[in-house]
Amino acid sequence: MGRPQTFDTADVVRAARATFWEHGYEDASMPRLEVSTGLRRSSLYHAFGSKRGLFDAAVTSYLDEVVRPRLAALTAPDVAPDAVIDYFAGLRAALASPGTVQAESGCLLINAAGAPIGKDPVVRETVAAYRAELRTAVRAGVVAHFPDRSAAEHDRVADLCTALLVSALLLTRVDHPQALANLDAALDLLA
Amino acid sequence: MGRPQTFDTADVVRAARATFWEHGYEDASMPRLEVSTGLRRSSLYHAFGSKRGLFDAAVTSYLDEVVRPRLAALTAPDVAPDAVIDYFAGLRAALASPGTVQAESGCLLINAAGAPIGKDPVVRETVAAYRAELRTAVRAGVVAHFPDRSAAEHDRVADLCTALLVSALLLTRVDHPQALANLDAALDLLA
DNA sequence: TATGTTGTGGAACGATCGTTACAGAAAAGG
DNA sequence: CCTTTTCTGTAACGATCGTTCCACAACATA
Repeated sequence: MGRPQTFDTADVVRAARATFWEHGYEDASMPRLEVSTGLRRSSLYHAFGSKRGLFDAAVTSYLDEVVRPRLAALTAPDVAPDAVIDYFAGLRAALASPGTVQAESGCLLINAAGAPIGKDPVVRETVAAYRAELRTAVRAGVVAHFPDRSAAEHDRVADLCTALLVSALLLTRVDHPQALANLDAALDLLA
Repeated sequence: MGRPQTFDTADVVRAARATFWEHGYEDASMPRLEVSTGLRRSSLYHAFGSKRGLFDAAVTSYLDEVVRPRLAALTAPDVAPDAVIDYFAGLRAALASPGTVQAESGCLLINAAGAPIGKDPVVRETVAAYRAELRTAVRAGVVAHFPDRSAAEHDRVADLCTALLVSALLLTRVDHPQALANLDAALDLLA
């Protein structure tokens, strides 16, 4: 069997995820990743093949452990009438709490969209699929919240809320109050 | 007086602007900037002090020659009723025309927001001010387009259109059809 | 023409990037 | 025990980054 790993893979990916989240792919240097994960290059390369491999693992971890748990109530078979409200209110609270990665850096994938790494075809597709996943979940919440409205109206509100969401996540870094204002605008749309 | 410059500064800044626009600040290396501008490092450093100085000049050029001319009809003292429509339709046409920098890379400043350079305080403030400028212009257009609506409604529609705009510019790189769809959604709001 | 000043070309700088090579450590199986 | 396999630590790799230095070219002025 050979020598066993001295670290928990999920923990290391989470640590790397935080570093990519905070600094972006380009500025998350290997020395930085060594410090944040507590591993040496040799171990990281042995386990993930490359910096990019580690990033891909971080993205998967981000979707599974950050994005989808928060969307859970909107992607379940039965969606509560106020699940969308809870989603936007919960995200707002997360973005408003100082010191957290979310509040400081917004969204790992939205940030990647405009960065150099966003030119990579795989990353491109990942971000596009991520946005589509957000919009599907939001629409399900909108349907549950406005059951009497038409499908066209559901689409319209879902599109607007998703755009406000994307804008909020992008603006988190550069204009924090405005990011919160965008989430408030989404909550107004749902009132 | 010494030896005169052999190049037109505005032309060089425009060339550098296109490079920063396409590749982002981080991946716009000095060799690349030398090729795109047709100048050697020594001339670039002599004229702009640093890569960052050239970037700042490119940003100023971007605002003055790309952003504000397109916003002109919305920032004038008298705003035509359909000026907002024209703005979003014109931007949609620009993003839809293949081969252009706009269509390939969206917006220089929006892209900078999520990239590592977006952590710089000055860039942060520049992007925030840029978004505010967009929102002010859009609101003026909304007021002219819906003169009978309330101020609160003006704010609401302006906020939504601005978010759709920001989202569209961000998504241009990663999901081009969706970027156009966001601009269409803004046009629907104004119909 | 001689001098002073400014712009350009070319080469090199030190620093840092992501990646790799290799020896030793820690387990399982013979 | 010894061998095999897997993981880790150290050190280095070549490449590229942004920046600087310096000699020379091109102008204005005296």
